[in-house]
Amino acid sequence: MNIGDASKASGVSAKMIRYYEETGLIPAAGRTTSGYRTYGDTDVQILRFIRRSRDLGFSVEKITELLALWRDRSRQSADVKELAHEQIAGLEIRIAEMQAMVQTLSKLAEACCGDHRPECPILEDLGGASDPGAGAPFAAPRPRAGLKGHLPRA
Amino acid sequence: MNIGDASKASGVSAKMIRYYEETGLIPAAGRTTSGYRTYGDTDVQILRFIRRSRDLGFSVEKITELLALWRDRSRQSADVKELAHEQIAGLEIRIAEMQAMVQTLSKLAEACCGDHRPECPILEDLGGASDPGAGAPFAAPRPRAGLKGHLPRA
DNA sequence: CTTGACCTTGCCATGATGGGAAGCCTTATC
DNA sequence: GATAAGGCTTCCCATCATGGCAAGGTCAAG
Repeated sequence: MNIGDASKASGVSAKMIRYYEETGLIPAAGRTTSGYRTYGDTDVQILRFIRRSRDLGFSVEKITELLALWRDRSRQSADVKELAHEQIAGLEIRIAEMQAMVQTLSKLAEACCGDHRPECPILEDLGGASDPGAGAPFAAPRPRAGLKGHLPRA
Repeated sequence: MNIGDASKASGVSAKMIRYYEETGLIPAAGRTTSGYRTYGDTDVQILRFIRRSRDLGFSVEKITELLALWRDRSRQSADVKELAHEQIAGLEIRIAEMQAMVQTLSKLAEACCGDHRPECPILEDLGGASDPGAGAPFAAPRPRAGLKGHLPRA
């Protein structure tokens, strides 16, 4: 099976299959004499494992761990479960952060009459209304939230 | 005021201030004879606007629009409100996607006894349990979800 | 044998951010 | 005035996972 078929069978783009190989997530595929990568059913299964893990938001780095556990017949399911719980925790943090944004935005949007007039509480808030004194343009900066994690594309 | 002070006053790192200038989000700052960038209260106010917008998850591109509206005294508040609603909608989509991941992961984790034994429904699912027939390793790939948006770091 | 579909590698881009190096400037201290 | 410390400048690189494009080799069907 060539890379295109492995891609179709696994749902992982050919580009990403090569990337996973390059970064060591998957072992280097076999090659034909002309240099084409070849894949078997096992390879496709691994790719589907990766694909499904990405769909659940796992980073490639975490998938390395998941794959290692998958291959390890003497694994302890507790270790897998822990990875899952970590993943859930990370997702929930980001969900909470985004929900906070939604709430703030909703309140602001609610306060904005949204007509042809220029008055807008949204812009007023962004412009520093949270510092209404306005006499002190050098107020201390607000502390930054975290939320820098890159969520896998799906 | 030098860039370091503007950074402290706005909560935007010096690095990002230069980046925003380079990409045209903010106008080029004035310079001293020796080449140092100089900032005034207005500049800090703009930076704080940006900072707060980022905190609400707006992309730099969207902030360009927000800033334009902010500067435009003949704006219509409806336009601002629409941007806010778009932002809310985008956030809610990603929240829903992540919640779906959490739910799937929770169910799997719940089914995993999490002890010293290797049996693990989580790995079984990732390994393709969703395709139980297993006789057809070349099943059609699942459709991909979207969720590629990069959420600003906060 | 041609054509079209597929494969290869390599480079570039994304988005927002941090890190670091090399070198100049400013300020404070002695 | 000299020196040290710290701030500023630019430039390049890395992240993370992904897509795009281009130039060229390969394969299979007609």
